[in-house]
Amino acid sequence: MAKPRSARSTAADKPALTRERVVAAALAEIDERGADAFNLRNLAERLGVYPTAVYWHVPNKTAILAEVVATVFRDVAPRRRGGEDWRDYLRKLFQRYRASMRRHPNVAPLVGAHLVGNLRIDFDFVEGVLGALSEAGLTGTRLVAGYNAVVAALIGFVVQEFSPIPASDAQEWQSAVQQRLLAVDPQAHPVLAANLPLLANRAFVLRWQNGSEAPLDASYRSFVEQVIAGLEHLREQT
Amino acid sequence: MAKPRSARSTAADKPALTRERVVAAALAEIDERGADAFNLRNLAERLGVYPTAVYWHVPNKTAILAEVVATVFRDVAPRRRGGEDWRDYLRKLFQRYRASMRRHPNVAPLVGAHLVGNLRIDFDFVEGVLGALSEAGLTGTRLVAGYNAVVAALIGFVVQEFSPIPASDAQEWQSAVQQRLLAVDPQAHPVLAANLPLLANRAFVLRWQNGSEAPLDASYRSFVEQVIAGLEHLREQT
DNA sequence: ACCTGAACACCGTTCAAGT
DNA sequence: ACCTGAACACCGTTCAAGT
Repeated sequence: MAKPRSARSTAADKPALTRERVVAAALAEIDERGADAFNLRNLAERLGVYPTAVYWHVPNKTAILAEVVATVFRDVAPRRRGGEDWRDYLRKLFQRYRASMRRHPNVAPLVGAHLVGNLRIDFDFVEGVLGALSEAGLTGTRLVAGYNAVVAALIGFVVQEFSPIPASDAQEWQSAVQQRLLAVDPQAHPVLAANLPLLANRAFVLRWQNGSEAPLDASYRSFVEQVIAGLEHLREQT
Repeated sequence: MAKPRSARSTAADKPALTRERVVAAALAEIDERGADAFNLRNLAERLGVYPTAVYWHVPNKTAILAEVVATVFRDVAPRRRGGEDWRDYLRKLFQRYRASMRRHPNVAPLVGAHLVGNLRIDFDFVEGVLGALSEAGLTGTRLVAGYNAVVAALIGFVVQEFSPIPASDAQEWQSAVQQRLLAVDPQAHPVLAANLPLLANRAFVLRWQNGSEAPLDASYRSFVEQVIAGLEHLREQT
């Protein structure tokens, strides 16, 4: 019987350890335990292997995390379809980005924390955004400004929305936030006080659950339209 | 001679350890070494004290980091001045937020990473934003949507801009990014290729320095105006 | 009340040894 | 080439002891 070249594994064995399996297992660990609790010993246990075996396939922990983020956002950028309106393209991109994050909310803090690993020089992503903005008529420094605004907006909202609550004293913290909200002084903070029921758990800083439990769907839809309106403004500038 | 109540310290002593001194020293450590490298032993050394002494004043490391972030953004929210246009208020807020982050760029990953600690239920901040949007004519769900958009935009851009490059292989990574940019295929990524000089090191994902070394001033100014235009759009909706 | 000092559990990583 | 196994340095935190 011919064996696959690089596999010593028999049918009964687990598949050989590969970089891809390491990253997949790391993502599973993070999904289950959160990014803070992620460590190499648990990862190795999941893979049925000694902790140090991982180092044959990957240089260090940071590299694993970078790969995990890259995996989650692989193929977020839709193909540019000929004749598609740039607004529709951006709407699609924003929805897909959020959908990806939603599937793996525990990855959010990793995205927020570092410059790299965010969208690791994914030229297809970059070209997708630039192509849309270019079709919108932006050139030169306005193209750059539009691009930076789109990336900041794309990442900023969703990272905030899905970043996890502090796992330790979750219970305690939830009621602490609620307590504070009920104690708002209408004299000092009138608009807040007047809109409390609308804002409670539906607005940044004023919520006690993250996007997995209390998604900000309506706000996000509005946000995307605001971003587009902002770009329209940019392109109508003299 | 009457001594201050809680101080056993004589003139020659260091001032007694307090929660405030712990937090101030922690911020100094983070400014110098970065958030990743921050640890309690270095912190204690800076304070001239045993590592475990810190635990008398603060429950754990996470609490210290939360206080550090709160300190950096203390008083970001300007006072609402009577008769001030809501647009000017928001412009001021955005500028002040970025200025605060710029003074302590190493704090950026801490802000990005967690839901809490961001703006720890600072009602003055919340009321400032809500007041401005309310003056812009937003009410109900549109007020909520506008508020969430402002917070996401405010934090999103600046965290991205100032989040640090991976400290380990900085040198190597810089030239790796530059290499990749020079190898852009104009066939596959035409808009990127055509605008490379404008984008290189001046746009997210396409830069090799962070905001401390290569600030995105022009893009940020444009971004703020785009956010305001987005809010105008929101308020003119039916 | 506040700090010292020892100690513990945990974790990322290195390296020699096996097959 | 790929994994085992021992080992090390580092770090957050607990707790008993001092003053």
